[in-house]
Amino acid sequence: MTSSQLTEIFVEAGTVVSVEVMYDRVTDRSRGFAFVTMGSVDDAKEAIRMFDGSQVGGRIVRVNFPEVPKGGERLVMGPKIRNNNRDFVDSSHKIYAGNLGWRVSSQDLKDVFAEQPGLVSAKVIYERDSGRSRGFGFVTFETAQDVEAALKTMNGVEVQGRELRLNLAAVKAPSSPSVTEENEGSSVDTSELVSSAST
DNA sequence: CTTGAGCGA
Repeated sequence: MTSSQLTEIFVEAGTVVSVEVMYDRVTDRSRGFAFVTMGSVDDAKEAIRMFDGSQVGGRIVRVNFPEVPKGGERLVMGPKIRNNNRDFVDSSHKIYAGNLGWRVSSQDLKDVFAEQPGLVSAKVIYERDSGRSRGFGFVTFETAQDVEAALKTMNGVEVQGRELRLNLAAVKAPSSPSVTEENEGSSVDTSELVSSAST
């Protein structure tokens, strides 16, 4: 898989600034992944939506925002994590939603319950360090009746190919006085993402 | 560590 081949593919998602296929220093063989810099964060997101999990050259490829080494340059990771619990309102009327696809975001989860009366907010739980989804989340409602109703009508509903496993969530007391850090403002106009393919 | 029951700083 050459960089020009990758470029041809990724332009479908938007502006491609650069493509760097990573090669082994000594063997000169492809390491099976590349860095694609898109013209905007939205283009990068679109590329991820379009190509992550898709077949490229007969192989399933992974496309995502790059894992950032130590503590530096984590601005490009912004869109991947965080901003999930930004508008999450906790409540004692909660549903535990399990069996979520790895790519289901908090927003996706919220969208699924959008038609349910009394919906407050939804939140997918992510690994603290890796930023990967843990495959479950919580959906809060205004009243216990809303919870019951949503649980009945939405349980087992397919979301991105997997059946929702709904349950009443364990009561996690709204202990933390709301001082959620506002770590926003990382405005980059270019965003990188990784593509794993093979030769 | 690319996974599949589970209950989140």
